[in-house]
Amino acid sequence: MKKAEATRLRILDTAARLFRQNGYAAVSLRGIAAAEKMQGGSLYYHFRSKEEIITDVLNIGIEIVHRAVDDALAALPPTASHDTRIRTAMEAHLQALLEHSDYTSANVRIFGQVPKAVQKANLKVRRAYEECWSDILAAAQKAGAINKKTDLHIVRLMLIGTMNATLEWFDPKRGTADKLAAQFADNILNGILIKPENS
Amino acid sequence: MKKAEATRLRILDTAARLFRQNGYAAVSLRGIAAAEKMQGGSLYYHFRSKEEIITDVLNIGIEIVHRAVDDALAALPPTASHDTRIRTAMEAHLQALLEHSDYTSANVRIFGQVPKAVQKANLKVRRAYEECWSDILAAAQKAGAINKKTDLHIVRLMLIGTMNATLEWFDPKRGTADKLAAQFADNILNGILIKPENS
DNA sequence: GATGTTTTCTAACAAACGTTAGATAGAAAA
DNA sequence: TTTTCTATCTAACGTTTGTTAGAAAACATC
Repeated sequence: MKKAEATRLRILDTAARLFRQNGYAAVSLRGIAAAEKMQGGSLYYHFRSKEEIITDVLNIGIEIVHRAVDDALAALPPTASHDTRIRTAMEAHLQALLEHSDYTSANVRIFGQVPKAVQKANLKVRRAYEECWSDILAAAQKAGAINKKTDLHIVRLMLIGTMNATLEWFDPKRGTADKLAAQFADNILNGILIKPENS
Repeated sequence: MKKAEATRLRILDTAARLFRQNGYAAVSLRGIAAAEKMQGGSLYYHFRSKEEIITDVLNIGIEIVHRAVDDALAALPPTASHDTRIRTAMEAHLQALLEHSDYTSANVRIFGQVPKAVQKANLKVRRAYEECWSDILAAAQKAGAINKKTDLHIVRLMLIGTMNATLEWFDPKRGTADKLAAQFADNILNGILIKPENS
């Protein structure tokens, strides 16, 4: 790896972390640079603007989680049940979000607050990831694991939203992301109410 | 209502809306004032600081949703099932969040990004609302509607997190908050998978 | 070591920020 | 109408921001 590439990546790593922690507007270029023992103006050698930095952070954030989910699903046997596939995808998503990626966390936390042009630039990779989930759920519904009348659009938004919301309260001292994923999957897939036996 | 009270409220309404839309740091006092056809310095007659404004917005945000849930539950007959109580509370929460309260939305969106002192000032009312939900769920579990082994702490966080996540994608053109609440309640309470009949 | 290229520093700019104190205008009371 | 009180404007302050262009330093090549 060339020096410039390594430096660029360091800057992005730091930016992702700071954006995730403090939001977009509250993080200055001087702040990012200072965390890397550099001056703010130096960042312009590597990036054209603050917007380019945040655009990259947002895109990488989705790509990381998308790849994690794809890889986890690819590692399953072709005979895996739909229940297992959904659980596996959830676990991969939560792992990326909670334990591996400031980038993904930053995306979740601040997408709604970045300039419109930046949001627009992120939509393509975002839609691809959403499609990945839609495929998972559609296959389950087609196979009969999910009720035919269930609106998968809502389910997908709910699933992803629920997982992303863990960002605001997940505490590594209270368990690991994969344990949380298992609890989540149980709750979401099976529901939290006991089924009445006489209904 | 005195003039000062009315003006103060107008400023808060606008601040809640702008914070909700753009995050904390990106909203300036001059921006809030301009939206009310005033100058930035004028806000200091009514509030001591930007932090006082955001503290008020956050607190009101929780109080609104808490009151909505309390009122909705109080209107139920005492014989209402736990399923109904949970559904009612969810509907009230989503109504407040999605249709009535920029304050609640602002809280959800930016709590994680405000200064630590501001977060700390919001914790009391926040905890009271969380307690409200814990009570709802504990009653359901005690009555046997929720499995005894289910970790209610996680369920509560998941429920509230899921509802709050709707902020990022709810679209009034695709349905009302109460319809969404019904779909949500079905999905969360009953799960999204069809139960295998021979398990 | 000299030269060329890459990378960072630096000073500066215009704009924006939260905040303050006094001036001014508007409203209420006498 | 005059006086008092309330509410907003205004100019200013020190600080911060994203950005630019040229200088300087670091690195690579011959």
